[in-house]
Amino acid sequence: MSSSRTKDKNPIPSVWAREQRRTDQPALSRDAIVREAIAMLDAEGIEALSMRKLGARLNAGATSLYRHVATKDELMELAVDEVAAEIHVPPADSPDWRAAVTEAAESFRTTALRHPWLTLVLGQAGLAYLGPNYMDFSERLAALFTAAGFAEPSRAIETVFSYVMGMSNAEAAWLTTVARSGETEADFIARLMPAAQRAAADHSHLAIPHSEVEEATTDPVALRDMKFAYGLEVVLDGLALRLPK
Amino acid sequence: MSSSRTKDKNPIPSVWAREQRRTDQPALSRDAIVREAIAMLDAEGIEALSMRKLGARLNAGATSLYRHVATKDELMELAVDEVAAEIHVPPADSPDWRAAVTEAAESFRTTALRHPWLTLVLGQAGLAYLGPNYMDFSERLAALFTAAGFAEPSRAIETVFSYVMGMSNAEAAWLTTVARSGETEADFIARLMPAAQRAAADHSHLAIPHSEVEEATTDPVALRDMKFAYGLEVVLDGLALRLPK
DNA sequence: CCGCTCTGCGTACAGTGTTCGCATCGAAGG
DNA sequence: CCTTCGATGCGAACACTGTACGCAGAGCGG
Repeated sequence: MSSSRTKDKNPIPSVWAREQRRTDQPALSRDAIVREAIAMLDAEGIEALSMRKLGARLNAGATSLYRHVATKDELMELAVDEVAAEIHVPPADSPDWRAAVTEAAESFRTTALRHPWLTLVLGQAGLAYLGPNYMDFSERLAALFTAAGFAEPSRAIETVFSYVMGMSNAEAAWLTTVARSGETEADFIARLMPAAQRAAADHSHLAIPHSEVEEATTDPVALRDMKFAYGLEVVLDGLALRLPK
Repeated sequence: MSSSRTKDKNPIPSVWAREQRRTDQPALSRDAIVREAIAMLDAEGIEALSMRKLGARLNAGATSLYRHVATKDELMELAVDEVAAEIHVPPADSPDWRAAVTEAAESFRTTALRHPWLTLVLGQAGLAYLGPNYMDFSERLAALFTAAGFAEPSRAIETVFSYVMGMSNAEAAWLTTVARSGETEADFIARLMPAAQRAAADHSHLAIPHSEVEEATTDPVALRDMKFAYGLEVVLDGLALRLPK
């Protein structure tokens, strides 16, 4: 690729031989770093991101990044908050609260699957220090659930989004292993099916119904969508019982 | 500390100076390695576990471990499966299915909080290759839900345990950051409360009710227990609606 | 023109997972 | 009893990682 600004090993160091600062290449900045980090995380996975590789992608040295970001962990927190902006929560005055919550839940799932490292970082960070976008997200959810009439909106939110996070986390992990295999999801499933059947043979209650096998190998995406929707409906039904009527 | 078998730097290497193999110290074995790894993970957290430190704990060199374990990832999978044996699932013929499922869910949560790295590894591994204990756990759950009368037990299980995993994951992350602070959970909360209040000032719907502040600073464990139980009841209510009566 | 702050980066350090080849062992076979 | 052999432990080494430090230059206010 193109060389960094001054890395050419010129035998005679000279002012004249020095490269000009390439201003067309945008300057190193916190935002640019975070954006590129997200791109790398999405493309190559969480354990492929290193400060050196990230620096190289930005035509910069690894240690230059530390002028804009205190530590790699901080960079991850910034990436999480940046991505949190993608989650869409309908306004609080939506006529149908169930539809609105469903929309928010599906939006969360979509972003979590688009950035499969999201739930991992959220699990590690401990959510002690939350960024502005994440706070906005929480605030909108609180408004939505309050408007829906819940006496203790935080309880309801925790319930729904524990389910959503648990499901998204499992799906993201699954999609990551599928991606690592280099196969289509359907092919991957088809290849693993014999082993799964053999394993299930010793555990009578784990038999997989034929209909599910069929759908898993033809349209696995639709199957996952449906599973997620099913569980979400269950949770919302349980919550609806607690709504004062 | 005590020296490893042959590490004494004897200037004159001699057969006679060689230490005897200490047979009272149990030999290096796969099980011993996994056990010690779990102890380390529990005590010092997931990022504190390195092959070298683990070897040192076992009075062995780091590379000796590779005779019994192919890779660090495999070691983690073994640790996960070992820990999965601690989860208790009531027998399928339990009279009250809700009580039985509640017991299983609470048992999962307890082990996930006893080993706060569990959910992290589960999220990374992708659950492609499951160990025997984890299979047993799944099998028992399937039996329980089938006996309860669910037409599609796997759907119901996925719903409940997505919630349980999401909640446990968040709690484990929280407890990890609390532990890192070196304070009591109550002290930690009390110290962070002003900042939280200030942050909530800009987000009107995020206000924390006084009763909750009070309980969080006096008995945070009970508060977490109750939150978990609340969400679980919600999910079970939603599932009960789908049970043929 | 001086000085000062800001930014980039080369070097270096401590630590990581893992490979390789050598030393040593207990047991099996002649 | 001596020899051979497979299993086991391990020191050295390799390719990485995150990050601290100090120097070099750029741009700017005085």
